[in-house]
Amino acid sequence: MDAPKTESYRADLERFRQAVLVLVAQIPAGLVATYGQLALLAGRPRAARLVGTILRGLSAAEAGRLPWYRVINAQGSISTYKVGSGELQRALLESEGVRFDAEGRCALEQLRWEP
DNA sequence: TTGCTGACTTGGC
DNA sequence: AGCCAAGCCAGCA
Repeated sequence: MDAPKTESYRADLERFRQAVLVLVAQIPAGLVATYGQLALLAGRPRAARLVGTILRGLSAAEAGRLPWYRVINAQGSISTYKVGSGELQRALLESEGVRFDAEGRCALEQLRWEP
């Protein structure tokens, strides 16, 4: 077949990115969502990693106006320690009332945002 | 182009 | 609980 990186391919990817950002913007303070959940809501059930990639690439302006820190992994813990913002993310969530146990996990069952 | 990496998830030991 | 392997889909060297 033809090369994969076509115009429609990139346009599709951009739409997905925008959809994810819109969803993140809708997460209420004090609640959280998982990467896989956002991927599903944005129309790509298997694109959890892509959601992480998108959030990692947020511009400073976007990071400043979006509650990116309300997005965590399916285990209820923070996945950003590898990139250095883990402490910040946890502090921001705790300031909204999200509590973490000794293993660094929160009560995902109770705190999960459901649109 | 190929191959490896990753802000993921799930399932098996 | 913790670790490992697979599946996954883009980005990047």
